[in-house]
Amino acid sequence: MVRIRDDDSSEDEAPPSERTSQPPAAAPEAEPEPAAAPEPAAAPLPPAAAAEDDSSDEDDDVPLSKRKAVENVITAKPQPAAPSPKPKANGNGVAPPKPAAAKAPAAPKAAKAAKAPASPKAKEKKKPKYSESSADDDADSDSDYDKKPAKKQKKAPAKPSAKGGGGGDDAGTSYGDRWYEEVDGSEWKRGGVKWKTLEHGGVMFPPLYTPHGKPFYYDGAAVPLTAEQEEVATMFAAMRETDYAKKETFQKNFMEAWRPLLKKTDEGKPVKKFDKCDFSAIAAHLEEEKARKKEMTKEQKAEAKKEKDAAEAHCVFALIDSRKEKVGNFRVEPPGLFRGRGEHPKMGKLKARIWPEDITINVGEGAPVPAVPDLGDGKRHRWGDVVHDNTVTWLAKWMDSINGDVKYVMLAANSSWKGMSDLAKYEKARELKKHIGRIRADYMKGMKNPDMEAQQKASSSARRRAPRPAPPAAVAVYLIDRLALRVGNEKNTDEEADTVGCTSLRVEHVFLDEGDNKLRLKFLGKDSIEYDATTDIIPEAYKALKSFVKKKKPGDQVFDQVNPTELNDYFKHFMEGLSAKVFRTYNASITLDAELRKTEQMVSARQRAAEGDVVALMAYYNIANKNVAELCNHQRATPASHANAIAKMDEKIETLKAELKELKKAGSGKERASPSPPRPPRPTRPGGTPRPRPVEAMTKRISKMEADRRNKDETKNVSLGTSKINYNDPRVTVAWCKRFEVPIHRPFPKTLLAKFTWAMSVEPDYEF
DNA sequence: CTCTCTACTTAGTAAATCCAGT
DNA sequence: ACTGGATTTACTAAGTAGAGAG
Repeated sequence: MVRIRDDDSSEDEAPPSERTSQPPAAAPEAEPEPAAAPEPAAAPLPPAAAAEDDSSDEDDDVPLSKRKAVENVITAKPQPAAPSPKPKANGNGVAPPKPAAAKAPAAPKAAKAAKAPASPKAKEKKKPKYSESSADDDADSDSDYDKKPAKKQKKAPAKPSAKGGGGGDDAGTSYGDRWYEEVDGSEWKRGGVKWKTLEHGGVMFPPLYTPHGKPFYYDGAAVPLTAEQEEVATMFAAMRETDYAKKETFQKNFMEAWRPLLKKTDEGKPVKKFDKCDFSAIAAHLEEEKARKKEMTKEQKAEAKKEKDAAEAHCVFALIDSRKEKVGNFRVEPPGLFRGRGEHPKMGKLKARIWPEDITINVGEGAPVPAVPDLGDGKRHRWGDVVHDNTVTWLAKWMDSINGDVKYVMLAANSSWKGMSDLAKYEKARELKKHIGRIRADYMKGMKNPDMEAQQKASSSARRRAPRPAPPAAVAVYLIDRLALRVGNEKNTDEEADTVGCTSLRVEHVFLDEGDNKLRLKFLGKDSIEYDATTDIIPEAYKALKSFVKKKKPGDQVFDQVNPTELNDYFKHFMEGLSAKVFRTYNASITLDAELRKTEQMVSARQRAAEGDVVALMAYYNIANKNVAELCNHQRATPASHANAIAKMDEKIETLKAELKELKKAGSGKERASPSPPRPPRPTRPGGTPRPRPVEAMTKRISKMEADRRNKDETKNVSLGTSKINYNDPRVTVAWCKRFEVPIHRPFPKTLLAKFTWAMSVEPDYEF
């Protein structure tokens, strides 16, 4: 059970997976509690013996280069020399690292100073609320990661210097500004001032189309195409083996987009029917191109990459209040056929090419406006607009031709802006811990509210205290809380795929006949990912739901009258800034925390001995991660190679087991002679028949193999990444790594490490 | 209020890269 | 050293939700 920090109530705070209501994620089949999971095959040796020789092994799999990176991320001092305070107007002044005296003020602080009268107070909470001990702990905790001595320093800390003109720093290691030591996230507000100075290199445009001249056939006859026509034909040819290309909607939309282009030059013989189109020659050409690319030598590839990097270098970084920050998506989206998810009515439409004239640049008032690149079409282009809006974080934007929605160019995930916002998100979610008891109590009462008919509205914000939701709103909140559903904003089904969330659930998505107090929901959620789970729910909710679906048609809304805005207004009564999505973050993170707190019980010594500490621990971490992913219904397509891979593993396991048997039989006596045999150099020999190895090594290998197999199968269609990136408070993971001496790069690959720099110095006993 | 606009987070998949087994 | 599968990153679609307009 999670210990409760500064909380009054002893309300049920258990994460969903620990409550009576069964974990929502998976299908009806009972989810194996982690407890049931990894049990190593019987280890014939005393664990201790096996454990002994393990550590070296484990160290080996820690690439030192990476470890170095980790260290950098954690300990990197703020670059003492900030870039020049006022770069001169040279269009790409962002690139070269410039020396300067000016100390960079953290953006949000500036923001606060600028607008918040509360700024003196803010100063006091310099240090993150939840980290009890002070600045020096930083160094301490860092050293946790160095316990395993960095023995062989393969590479000197050589920087991958001067990558392009970009200033020569690898992602995430040297922007220097430790904003997270100054702020606690609370100052990150929409509409607030985000920067004082902003300078950047604009955007990169995709290359113009180069015609290949390969024939297109219609009804058996070659139809010559202009470059413009060929471009679109080629887009389709490139996709013709995908599922999209086989869908009627896609074909129809594609033809509707393409035909008008064709008309311009068509004489009398219109290309009309999709079925008569033959793109095979073009497709063959694309294949060839791909093959040619593949055949390039290593040097050629490196050369090409170098050129590309050089061309983009000026866009890679932005200079914000004298901090150098990485830009995320500075490449303008190329034209193409729209790939909407699910049954999207617009799939196959032509997404138009974006020109400088379509783009609005946001840049500091005094800063140079980024140069409009030469697109190579012989025309002089200009930006559509240039603005200086310091209340937003986008550097450029344009309107997308498919849905008319705005696309933004923003900073990368490792930037301080994203980091602050991330920190604020998790602090908000932690704050919910303090209020969740009241909220749950309130919606429980709400469900029993007799004036069901009266109105389904949550409560008007005019009502100041004790908001009491009407039953429907109460049930909706219950589902958002316990099943981690999204709120479900309204959608336009003519223009978008038909997907729903909590408030937009329809009668046809709800099944109440699976048993008493069992709720089955089956619907398409975000990205048209199916949610299909049966959950034990409280009788009050069950009863209420029955009444909500009564006398309604399948297509009717279950929660008519309940809408996201009202729910969010209602949430505001309990906590500032509380909205429906916070519940997902809260539930995800608290689940991860709770699961990881069981590590000692769940990862047996035997297991650790057999598989190695880090391996066993990470296997458990992944199980915890998986539980969160299932809670949030994060899915992925089963990898095509899955069945194959499993079969292979089974085969391998069998082989190993047979070998083990042999080994035992053969070496029964002497094998054990020396208690700790000096580790022979890894017998990596070519050829098949493995030289006999110590029994314990073989056993270890088998258990690892089996653990891997189990893991792979259980996660074949669970996407772990999404929760790791967006829902799990990284400090939970970092603290766990510190407690169990797991290298942080095991759960967090390079980019996540960079993204979560702000979380690295957390105390080992951090609690979500 | 309701509806639309805006900005930002969250999401799965395609492409690129890595890496382990031959 | 190669290669194919696994892992990681890039890409961009699809959500949420606050703010502003009507």
